[in-house]
Amino acid sequence: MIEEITNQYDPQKIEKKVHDFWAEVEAYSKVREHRKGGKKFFFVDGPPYTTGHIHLGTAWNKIIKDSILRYRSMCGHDMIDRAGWDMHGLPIEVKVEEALGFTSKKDIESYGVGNFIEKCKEFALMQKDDMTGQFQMLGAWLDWKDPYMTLKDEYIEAAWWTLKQAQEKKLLEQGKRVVNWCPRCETAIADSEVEYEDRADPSIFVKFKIKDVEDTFVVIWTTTPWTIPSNVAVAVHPSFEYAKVKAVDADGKEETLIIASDLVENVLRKGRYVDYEILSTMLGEDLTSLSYESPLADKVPEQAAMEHGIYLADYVTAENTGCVHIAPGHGMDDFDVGKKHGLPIFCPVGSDGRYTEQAGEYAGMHIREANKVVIEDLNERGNLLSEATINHRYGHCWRCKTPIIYLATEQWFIKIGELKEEMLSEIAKVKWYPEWAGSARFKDWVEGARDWCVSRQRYWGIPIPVWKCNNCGKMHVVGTKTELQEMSGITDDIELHRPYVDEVLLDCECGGKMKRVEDVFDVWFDSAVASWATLRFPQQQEEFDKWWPADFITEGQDQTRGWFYSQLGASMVAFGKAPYKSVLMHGFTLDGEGRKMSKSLGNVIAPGDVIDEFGADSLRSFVLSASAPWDDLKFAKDELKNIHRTLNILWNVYRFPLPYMVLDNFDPSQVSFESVKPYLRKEDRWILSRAQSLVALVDDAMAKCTLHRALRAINEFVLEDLSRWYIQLIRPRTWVEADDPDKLAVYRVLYDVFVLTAKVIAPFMPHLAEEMYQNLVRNVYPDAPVTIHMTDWPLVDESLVDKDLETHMEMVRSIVESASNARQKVGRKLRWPVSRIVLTPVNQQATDAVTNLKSVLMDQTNSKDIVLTGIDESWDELGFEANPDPGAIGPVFKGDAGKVIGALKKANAVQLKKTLALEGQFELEIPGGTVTIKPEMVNFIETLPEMVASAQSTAGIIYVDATLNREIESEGFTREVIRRVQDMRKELNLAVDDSIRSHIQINDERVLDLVLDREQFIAKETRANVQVIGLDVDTSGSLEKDWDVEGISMSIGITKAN
RNA sequence: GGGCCCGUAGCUUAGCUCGGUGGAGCGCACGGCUGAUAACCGUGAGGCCAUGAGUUCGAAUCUCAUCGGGCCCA
Repeated sequence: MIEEITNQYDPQKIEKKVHDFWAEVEAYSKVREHRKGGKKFFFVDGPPYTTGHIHLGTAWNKIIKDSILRYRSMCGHDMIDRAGWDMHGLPIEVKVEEALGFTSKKDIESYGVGNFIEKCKEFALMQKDDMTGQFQMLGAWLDWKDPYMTLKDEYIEAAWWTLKQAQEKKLLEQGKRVVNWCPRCETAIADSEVEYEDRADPSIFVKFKIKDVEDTFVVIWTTTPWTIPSNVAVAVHPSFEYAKVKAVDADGKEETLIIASDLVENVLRKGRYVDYEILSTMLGEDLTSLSYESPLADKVPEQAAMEHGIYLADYVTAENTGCVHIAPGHGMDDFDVGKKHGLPIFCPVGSDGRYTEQAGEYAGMHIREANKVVIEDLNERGNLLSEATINHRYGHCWRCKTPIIYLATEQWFIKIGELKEEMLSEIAKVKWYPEWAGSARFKDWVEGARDWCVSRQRYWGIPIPVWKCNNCGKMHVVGTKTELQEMSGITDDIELHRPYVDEVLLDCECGGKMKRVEDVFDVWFDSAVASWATLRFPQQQEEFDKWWPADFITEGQDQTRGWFYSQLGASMVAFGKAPYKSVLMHGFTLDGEGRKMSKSLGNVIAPGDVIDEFGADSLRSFVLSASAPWDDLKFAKDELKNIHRTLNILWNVYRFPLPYMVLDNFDPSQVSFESVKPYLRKEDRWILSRAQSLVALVDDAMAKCTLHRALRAINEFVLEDLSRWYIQLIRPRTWVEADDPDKLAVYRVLYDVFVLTAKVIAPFMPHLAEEMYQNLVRNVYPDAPVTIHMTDWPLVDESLVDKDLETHMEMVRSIVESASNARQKVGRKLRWPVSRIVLTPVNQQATDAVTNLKSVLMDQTNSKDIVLTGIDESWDELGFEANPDPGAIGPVFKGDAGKVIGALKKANAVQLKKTLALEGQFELEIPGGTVTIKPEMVNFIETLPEMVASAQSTAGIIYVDATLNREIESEGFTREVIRRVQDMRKELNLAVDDSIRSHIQINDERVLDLVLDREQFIAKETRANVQVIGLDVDTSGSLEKDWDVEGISMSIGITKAN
C-alpha cells in the first residue's frame, strides 16, 4: 500500500537509499538484461583521463550521457555502454615522476623501466577506482564493472591491429619530420597536446652579411635566438617589394640593409638609425642570387662549411623585416623550405634540449640558456640590429607546461593528409548536434589536417608494434598478441607493455633478429580506437559486425580536435568510414563570472561538494537545464538553489495528497481509471492532458538533443501545472471526509499523474524518480518492474490529450492572474468576494474557455459572477481613448507613419471609434494632407467606472467590480475572523480535528452584525463547539490575541476543548 | 592573426530560423494565501537587447565592423 511520507525533501537520504537499493537488487544489470534483443544502441564513452578526480565538466559530460542512455533504455534500446578509461601517457608518468622525485628520463632509466611501468599501472588503476566512485555518486549508469581500459592487452591489441592496417594500406611512414618537442619530457608531442599561453621572449633583429658585398646585410627577425646557430637560409616572398637601404647610425657609420620596402621605417627605428636613403628596390624573386655568411661561423664549424642562400616562400608575411630566418631543423615551414630546395636539415639540438657536438662551441649548453649567449655573440660581431622583449602566445607542453621547441626527429606518421577528402565526405554523413559542430567547426579542423605523428619517446603507453631487423633493416608490424607469440615462439603470456615486450625478438628472413622500435603511441591513438576496442575487436568479429559503428557519442567542444578527430582518423585508416553516426558536442563549464574553471584561478567547483549540499538530482537538473548542451555552462549557485527548490516543490506536491490517500485506504489497484472516468472534472482532464503533452515535448526535445528544453518543460509542468494550479484547484476535494467518487477521481488522477511524472523525470533525476516509484508503484503492485528504470517510457496517449481544454485553461489562468492584478489595483484582497468579473474576450476560444471553465474561474477569483461581453466588444460601462498600432500603420504609410500615429493620438476617440465601426475607415488629417485609417490601425483604451479595476489577460481585458454590498462584507469579515482563529489554532499546535472553545469580541456594532450573519459557519470552520461572539466578551483562554481587521479592533481568545 | 560559438533586467535566461511596441525565474520592494505552511501565490520597480554602422516605413532578430567571453588553431 502507498505509504505516507512525512519528511522534507532530503536528497542525501533519498540518494543514499536509492544507491543502496540499486546495488542490492543489481538494478543496472537487470535493466540492461531486460532490454536484450531490443533496438540496438551502441554508445561509446569518451574515456576520461585517470586524473583521480572528476570536475564539473566531466560530471556534466557523464550526466548528459546518463540521461540520454536512461531515456533510450526506457524506450526499449538494447545498449552497449562500457565506461572507458584513458590510462596511458605522460600525465601519469609526470605524476609518478613527481611522487618518486624524478626530474628527467635518466632517473627513470636508472630506477628501471619495469618498476616505473608498474607504478604507473598501479597509479592509473587506483585513480580509475576513485573516479568510478565519484561518477556513481552522480547516479551515472554505465557499465562500470566491465569498463574498457586502454592499459588492457585486449585494448592494446586493437591499437596494434589498427597500426597494421595503416601499414598494409601504405599509410604508415617513418621519417624525419619537425615535431613539437617537449625538452623536459624528451618526447614528441601532438599538435593537440600543445597549449598556447602568453610568454615573454626575446625579439631580435639580426643582420646577415651578404657575401662579397661590402657592408651589406639582409635583416631577419626571430624570437628564438637559440635557433640562429642552426640557420641555413633566408626566405623572402617572391612578389613583395624589397629595398636596399643606406642606413646611417648615430655615429655617422653607414651600411646597406635589405628589408621589405613597407617595413623599412619600422626596422630602422628599431635599429636607432638616424638617417636613411633607399638605394634601389626589387622584387623578392630578384634576391635569390644572393648568398650570405653565418654570423656564428667561427663558433659553429658546420656553419662555416655551409652555403647560405636566399629562397622564395609564399608563406612569408609583410611583418617585421619581410625576410625570414630559416632553420629547417627547428620549424615546420622551415623544414618544408629546406626539403624543397635540398638544404641540409641541420639540427644541432638533442632530445634533452641541449646543443649537440654539431653546435661547436655551444655544445652541451641548454637552449634555454642559449638565447642570452647567442644574443651576446651576435652583438659582439656587429650582427645584432636590435634587441627587445615580446609578449606573445607560445606553445607549451600541456602536461608539464614547459615551452615546446621544434625539432627534426625520426618519428612514425600516419598519412592523414591523404585521407582528407574521404574524411570530409564521411563527416557530412554524420548527424551533428548542433549542426554547425560538424558543418563548420569540425570541417574546418579536418580541412587543415596534417599527417599524424603517432610516436612518443616515452615509457607508459601502448608500445608501437613495429619490429625492425638489426641486420637487413626489414620492418614488420605485429597486429595481435597471437601473432607475436607465433612469430617469437613464446607460448607463455606476454605482457604487452614496455619493457617486457621490448625483450621479444623475432626472427628475420635474412637470419637476423628483429627488435621492437623503442617508441610508444601518442595517447590520442589509444582513445582513437575506442569504438572497436570496446567491442573487443579484433579478438571478436561477431560483436563488431553486429554493433559498429557507434550510434552516438557526446563530448566537449575541445574534443573536436581531440577524440572526434582521432577516432575519425583511425577509423578511416582501419575501415574507411566514420566510427560514429551521431555526435553531440557539448560546451564547457565556466564559473559564475563566465571564466573558465582552472586550478590556477582557484574557481574550480567539485561536484562532490555540490552533491553534499544539494544532492545529485539537483546537480543533474541544474546542469541539464541551465543551458543548451552546446553552449557553455555558467555555474551559478543561485540557479542551483532554484532548481533545488523546484525539486522540493515536486516533493511537496507528491507528499500533499498522501496522508489523505493513506487515511482513506486508497488502493489504486482497486480503483481503475475507467471507474472514475464519469466523475472526472474539467481540471482533471486538463492535468491528464498536460501530462501527455509534457511527454510529447520531452520526446521531441530528446530527439533533437535539446535536453535543456526537456528539463525546462518538466520544471514548468511541476511548478505551473501541478503546484501552482492543479493542487490548488483540487485541495477542497481531498478534504471531503465521505467516500466520495469525486474524491476518488482526484486520487486516481493524482496517482496517474505522479507515476507518469516519475517516469518522465527518471532519465534526469533518477533517484527522486526511483523513490516515488517504489512508494507509488512497487508498494501497490509487487509484481511491477523492480526499478523505475526498467519500466517503459510512456507513449503519448492521444485519448487523454485535449488541446482545446489546455488552451482554455491557459486562458482561465491568465484571467485569474489578471484578476489578482486588478484586485490589487482596486485594493480588494482575495478573501473578500467581488460581485462580478467582466471579460471582453479576444476570440471565440476565450468565450468558450470562460463558458467551459466558469466554476474554476469563479472559485479561483472568488467572484460571485462572471460576465462575458461579445468578442472584442467594449463593455458598455466604459469610456475610451485611441491607441495607434505601429505594426499596422508602418507598412501602409512608411515615412509618414510617425505623423499618422501622432495625429491618431490627438484624434477624438469616440468619433474615431464610431466612424471606424460604421464605415470601416476614417479620414484623418495629418500635417500636409489627409490619410485613410483602417480599423486594424488603432486600438482603444478604456477608462473605468468607480470601484472597477481592469487588467489585460491573454483571453481579453477583464474588469473586476469591487463594489461592496452586505453579503460581500459579511463574507469578507467572516473569513477574516476564521483566518485569525485558524492562525491561533496553529499557534497552539492543535491537530486538524481538535475542537476549541472560542470567544470573539468585535468592537464595532455594524461589523459585529455582519459577522453574526455567519456565526454557524465560523464555528464549523474553526471546529468550535463553544463560540461566543459579541461587543463585550471575555476573551480569556489558552491563547488570547488582539487584532486589527480592516481598521476594526477585535480580541479573540481560544482554548482547546476536550 | 584565422575558424566556430556566446553577449538580452543586479544574477540565470526565453525570444533570433521567418523583422512589427522584449517574456520568465532568482534577488529586491509591496501585497496576498494559510489543512503542502521551514511551503505557496500576486503585483511593482528594474532593459540605450555589448558597441557602431548598414538594409528597412520599422531591427534584440538580417548584413558588416568593433569590443568582451569561451573552445580550437596559427
